Amino acid sequence: MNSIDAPKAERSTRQRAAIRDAIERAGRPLLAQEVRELAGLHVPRLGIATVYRNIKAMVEEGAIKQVLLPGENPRFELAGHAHHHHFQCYTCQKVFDIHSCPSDLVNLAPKGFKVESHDLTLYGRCKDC
Amino acid sequence: MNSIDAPKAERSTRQRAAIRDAIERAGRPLLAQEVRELAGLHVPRLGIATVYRNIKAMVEEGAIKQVLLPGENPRFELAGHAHHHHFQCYTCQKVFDIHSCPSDLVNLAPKGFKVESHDLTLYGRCKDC
DNA sequence: ACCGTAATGATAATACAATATCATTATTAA
DNA sequence: TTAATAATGATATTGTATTATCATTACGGT
Repeated sequence: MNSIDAPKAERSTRQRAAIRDAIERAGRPLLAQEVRELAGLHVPRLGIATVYRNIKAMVEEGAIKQVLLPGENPRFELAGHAHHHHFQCYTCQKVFDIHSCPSDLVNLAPKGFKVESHDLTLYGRCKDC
Repeated sequence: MNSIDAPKAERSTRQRAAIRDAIERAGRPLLAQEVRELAGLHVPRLGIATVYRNIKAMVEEGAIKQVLLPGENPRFELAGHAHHHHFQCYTCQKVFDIHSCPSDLVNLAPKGFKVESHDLTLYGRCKDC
């Protein structure tokens, strides 16, 4: 049969690969600006619009997911990680994954409140600071 | 003696009183817009600039403090409350105080990371939703 | 009640992350 | 290799929360 609708393209570019690699290698959630800095090491002249475009596409296709911390711009990390939390360093501002999780949180809310999920952020000094 | 420097003014206005009362009576952290809506019930024509001005002044003088939740604009609540956390309702988006706190958080971080503080947000359905 | 001026209200300006535009580049099917 | 066009890069524009401006209002000491 002939094509019903456009084959949808989806080309692979150096930029997209560099962006994905940067997020993957970092192993921690990155700001859009950090993505540009890291991916830009492999693709000079990488534009911030390209970073946002690819981040958005990768979120929509489920490859990465957004990480929101209080008062911070969105960060992005590979999807597929199990439920976890984050640690932010007071000194370098970097965010790291914490793979453990307190268990008794459902009981913290007053009666009448039904707890369905939670977000936890730890703050302090990271291993390198 | 004559005055060394200006007496610094600091007049009390209906607006400032209404803003403070709104935050106090709400008993939960309010967005600037919520402050305007609630205080505006007692002071028609209350301008948003006045709300921001007073909120800023009250934060600086330590009367209220900022509450930041992930991906949300700042909210404000009376200062002086002990360490606590927050609950946000998925339905009405309102934020409520949670006065208990998990205790073993310091041990969640990997070795080499020094935990100094934390933020916890619970999500779910509030008593009224 | 009057006056000096702090505070307000309406709105313009700012800050800044994120998106849109569009000429140019580069991927991919042929 | 070439042609069609998706993707990029530089930059303009947008969206939105917050702040600045300034004429007007209204506290508060006299």
